[in-house]
Amino acid sequence: MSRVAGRTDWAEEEDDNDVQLPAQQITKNKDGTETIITYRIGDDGKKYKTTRRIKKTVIKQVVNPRVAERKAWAKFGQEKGKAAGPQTDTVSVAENIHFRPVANWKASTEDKGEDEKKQMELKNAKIKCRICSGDHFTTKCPFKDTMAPEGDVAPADMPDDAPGGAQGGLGTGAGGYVPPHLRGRGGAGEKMGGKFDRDDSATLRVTNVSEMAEEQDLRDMFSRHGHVTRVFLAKDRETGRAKGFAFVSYADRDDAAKACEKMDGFGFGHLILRVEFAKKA
DNA sequence: AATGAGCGA
Repeated sequence: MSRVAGRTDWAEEEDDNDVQLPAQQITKNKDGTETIITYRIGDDGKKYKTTRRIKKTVIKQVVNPRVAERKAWAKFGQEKGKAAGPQTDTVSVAENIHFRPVANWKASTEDKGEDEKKQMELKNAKIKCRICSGDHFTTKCPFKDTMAPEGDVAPADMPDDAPGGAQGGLGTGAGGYVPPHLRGRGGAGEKMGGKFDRDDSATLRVTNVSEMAEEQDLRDMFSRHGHVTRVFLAKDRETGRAKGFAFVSYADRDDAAKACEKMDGFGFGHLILRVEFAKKA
């Protein structure tokens, strides 16, 4: 009794009763895996040795490039002139929250950026303006209002007695211009009220999409619930910056309904997706 | 908060 009374370290006493166990051993294997050997005493009082072989996955922390860029800014406003980093008197730093990052989240954007650039260059190399020979479409030419395509004579300037089709000008080609009302399926009258006649009955509108997400990311996520026929990620035409919403179409409306239920509230990147059926069928 | 294109070469 008195022997115990003076003691404060009860945990140590507990240890004294235990059989001494060998320390955990970790061995690194050539193939990148690790073997971990641990020892424990089971409920039955027997000594157990556990051998586990694990593969470590490196999770690269993803920082939004725009956020990273802001971090390099010089301080301004009331914090102007202060040293870099958070000031403890004005800023409290929250713990780093890892928010359910998805498996296929793009860890690096650099390499794919170059890929895309090359694709664009290839595409652009093929097009040649018929007016100024620039690398844009004729309709995009800055001179399209003031100049006619090379080798053509503007109709207004064409004399009435000009030989028809001699220069292969506008309106003389067999497969030339097709008026809007004759385009598309058979050219019947406008039945659909909307501008676009796509079928949106199995289309979901996805909002609160991280601006770092790409169409392929969405396709990957939504494909597990059915056959995705189309993914449209809204972007600004000039800047290419994602607008934060997208449309995902399924071949089957039932799949769309299931996906809608499953994916609404799904954590993607650092945001929670909102998914509902698209309006304007 | 937010409902999408470009047609060609």
